[in-house]
Amino acid sequence: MSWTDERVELLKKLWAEGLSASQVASELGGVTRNAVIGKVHRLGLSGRAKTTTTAPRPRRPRNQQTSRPARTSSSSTAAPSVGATALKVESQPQSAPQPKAVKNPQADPVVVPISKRASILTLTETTCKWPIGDPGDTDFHFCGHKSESGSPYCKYHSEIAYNTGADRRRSKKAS
DNA sequence: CCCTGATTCGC
DNA sequence: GCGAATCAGG
Repeated sequence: MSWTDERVELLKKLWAEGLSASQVASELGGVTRNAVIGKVHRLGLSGRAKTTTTAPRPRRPRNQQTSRPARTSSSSTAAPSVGATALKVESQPQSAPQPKAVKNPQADPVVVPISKRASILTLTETTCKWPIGDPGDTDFHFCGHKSESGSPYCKYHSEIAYNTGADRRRSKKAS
């Protein structure tokens, strides 16, 4: 994926908006956060070098192989169809969990974690894709918290989605 | 452990 | 120019 003019402009825009490198990379697609950072630096819009550059790093005799065998590029799993008519929620599990508890937190004893108000564009493999609000509504968003490994939801929402584990009381016997 | 940006350096 | 590897800080 080359840095086309459009992509660079979007990069600069998002970067100027205060998005983090990983966020920008996610929205751009096809690039890692390192690539974004590298490009940002090359463009000279390093922005504010806040505090992470205080260390006078004595260089690194980096000698490891330049091979990237571990990069299988399996990003298609969470790659949202940006720019397309992909406003529908396709990540609904078979259980089709209704976020009623979210809309009515008073009905649930557990406190819902702070919503990150994740847009569909910011969803990644590790962001909770629990829908909040009605799809189509301007207030619709996703949980956005860190999801469990291999789960589309965060710890809290996984319990609701699958109705198992901690959320399930011993009211019913397990077979 | 998760994240952040910064830097170096092989390509 | 590009970006992975690595680092350093939060």
